[in-house]
Amino acid sequence: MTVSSTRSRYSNVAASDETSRAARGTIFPVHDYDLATTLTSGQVFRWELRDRCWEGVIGQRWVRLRADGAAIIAETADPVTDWRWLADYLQVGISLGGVLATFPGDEPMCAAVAACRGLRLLRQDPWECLASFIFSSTKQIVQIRQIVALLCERFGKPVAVPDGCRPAFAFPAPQRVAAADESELRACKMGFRAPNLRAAARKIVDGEVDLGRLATAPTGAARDELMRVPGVGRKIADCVLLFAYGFQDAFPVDVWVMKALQHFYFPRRRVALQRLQKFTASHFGPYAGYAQQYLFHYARVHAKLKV
DNA sequence: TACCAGGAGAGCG
DNA sequence: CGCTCTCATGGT
Repeated sequence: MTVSSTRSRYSNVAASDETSRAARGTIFPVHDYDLATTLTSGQVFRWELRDRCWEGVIGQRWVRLRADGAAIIAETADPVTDWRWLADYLQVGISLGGVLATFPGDEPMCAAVAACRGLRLLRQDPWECLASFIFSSTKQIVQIRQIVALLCERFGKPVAVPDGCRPAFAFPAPQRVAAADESELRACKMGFRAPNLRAAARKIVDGEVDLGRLATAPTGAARDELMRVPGVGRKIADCVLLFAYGFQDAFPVDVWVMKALQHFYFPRRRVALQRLQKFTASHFGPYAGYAQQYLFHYARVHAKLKV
């Protein structure tokens, strides 16, 4: 399996395609899919666990997901005929075994895979992903979740939910964010990131940054484009490239990945960030970005590496 | 309480 | 260049 096919191919497992009848739910057969780990691994910030189900909003749709053995059971508020949007988001068509087989066989990666097997990369909306990671700088994941929730509540359009469920909101469009006051945004607890978010929204509304065009650009060009947004440096750009576009050679190096790389690959000598990035580009193979997510989650949750 | 958080960017020597 | 400081806010 090539990297490009992973980026462009849609899944073909949406069972209800065969009937093309509208339904409020579907079932995706999956192998090696740890839904809970995937939704809490710091790549997305909108999913909440309620009564053993994961509730969230994708685009303009409320969604409830439940892991059930070798399947993911999905439920929506409104009838759906074509489930490709959800299959694509969840990346259920990817063979995880094929991805893991490309990882280097060194001890840290083996330990990370053993600890986090079933962890997947999602395919998120670029604007929501970009905005979310603008909030991420020197914020803990729990705080990023809080900022995103407040922003959606206050600026996002309400979406339909089933009877008895709490209100849900879409992620606000860039037009809405661009029109907001900085003080309103700061009130969502994003602090000094507020002007950056608004500037990002304005660049997108003005067409100065075209998120749609990035999908087909080479990695380096797409990264440079994202880094023209204030508040977006190499790390955040790589997060968006990986989590929203599926550029598998994007390798975000945050504090946790930095700790993991230092601890596991360069013990007892400090290596500069730029040199570490050069190492990651050659060491982790064609799915380096995927390997990065395993390292990140392993370092943060399992290994609990110290500073 | 003190330290730190999925950083970025300006200012300095 | 490479280092340090600041930015805002809350968790642990």
